[in-house]
Amino acid sequence: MTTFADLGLSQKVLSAVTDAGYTIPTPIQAGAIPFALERRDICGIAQTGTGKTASFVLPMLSLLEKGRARARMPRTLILEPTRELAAQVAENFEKYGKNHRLNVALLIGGVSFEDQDRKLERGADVLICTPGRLLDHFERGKLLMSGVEILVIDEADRMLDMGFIPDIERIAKMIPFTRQTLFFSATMPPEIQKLADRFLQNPERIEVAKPASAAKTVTQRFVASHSKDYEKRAVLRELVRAQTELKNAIIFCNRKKDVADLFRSLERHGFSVGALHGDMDQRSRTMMLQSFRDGNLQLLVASDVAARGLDIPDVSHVFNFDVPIHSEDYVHRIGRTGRAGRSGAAFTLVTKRDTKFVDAIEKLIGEKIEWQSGDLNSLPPAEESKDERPRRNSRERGGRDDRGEKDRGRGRGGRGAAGHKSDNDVQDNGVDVIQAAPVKADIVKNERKAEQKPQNNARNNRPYPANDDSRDRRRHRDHDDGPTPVGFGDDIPAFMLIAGSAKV
DNA sequence: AAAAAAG
Repeated sequence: MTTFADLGLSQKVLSAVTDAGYTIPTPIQAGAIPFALERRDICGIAQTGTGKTASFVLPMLSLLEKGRARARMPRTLILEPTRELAAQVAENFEKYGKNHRLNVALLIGGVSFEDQDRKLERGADVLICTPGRLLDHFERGKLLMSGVEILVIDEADRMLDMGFIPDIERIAKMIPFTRQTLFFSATMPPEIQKLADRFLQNPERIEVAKPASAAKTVTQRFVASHSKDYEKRAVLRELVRAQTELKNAIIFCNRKKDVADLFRSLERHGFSVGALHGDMDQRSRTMMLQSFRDGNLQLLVASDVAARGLDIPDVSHVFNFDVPIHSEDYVHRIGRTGRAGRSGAAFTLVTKRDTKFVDAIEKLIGEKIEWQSGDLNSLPPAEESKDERPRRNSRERGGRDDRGEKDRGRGRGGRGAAGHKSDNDVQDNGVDVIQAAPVKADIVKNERKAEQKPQNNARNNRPYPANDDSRDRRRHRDHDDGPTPVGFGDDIPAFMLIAGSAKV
């Protein structure tokens, strides 16, 4: 059997790999590393959770042992589609490069330039970047690309799609054509392959699993739901509560606004939940992800910013609140669970509107996905009226209806109140809800920050813009959240929220 | 039809 020692890696790298507890490479690692060490171009395709990152990090470390970086002239460059992924790759360099003295610089947006400038000035052996910030540094003249020997494009299918391709082409043009180029991706559709071939020279193609095949250890189910958001939220809550082995879960939405809405709803229902999407400030993104990794948050509502590559070792469940429009994203999303041979479960809420996306997903993964309890046809008719429960008058609702459109929600999270205090369907769930962590991050959209009135921080720091409390949501509040307790308005003391969610 | 990536 092939071991890491057979692949031609340097002693320093091998000893770090051994210290990390690995002896047997994954197929993508065994396939790619020898060619990478020969300075061949590589097109590596493997499903998520199979060790793609190490298959370029390890050979790069070996190759970098010869030579030294000069100021502002990085020797290698790695491009990543999200900041979190870039940070994760940087951690890999720390881990496997502990016997080296290499300068690794992480160039991502949303954080200050100063540290990054210093590292560039010192001479970076490895530059790990998101495209925008790299170009920003370049335009400021902080960077010379003429010394780059290795270019890695990770999540290549993502990096070569419509939004990213102009940046990638610009960057690739700045780098000498004598470079070595490594492509890694979980999926590689033909039109992307065609683009990729423009960047690669006589690449060695290493494909270790059928592209787009979901990890075998993941149990996949569809769950029929009516289309309205509040109906979907109710279905989701029931689904989450019904899971007996739910350790933690990522819940994907297609839109950032829906991430914010669903987060808010789940939080109000007493779940231990965080949120992650690209309009949150970087500090909050980092904190949310860290809390989820640490187990301080049980649920993470996320956009597709979290769909790819994020390595959270023990995610037990993935829920798709929305069916992903691009079927490849389905594969990426459910790839967050069942990693490294563990078992996992992936549930996808499906409404009538989603049927064609569902078909595309089944076609892509080449199998039929079972319905959890009856398909769309067996769904009971939609609830007729939203007015079965008595509506509260505006004073009980904190007088919100008296506020004009402009005023509404300004500086207010619109979080209503702790609906679960009187809501019988909130905590009778048998789910081991981890206590909501005291994560209070600055999560409001940056551009909205200025217009925030400083209020108490429990409300100011939310993953949604303060003024997105739409009429539509408010209309359905009774369905979603039950009666709002009277008396506090929006000013529920934090300890009460905690007390509410502690009861199981 | 959406997210991500610069500020």
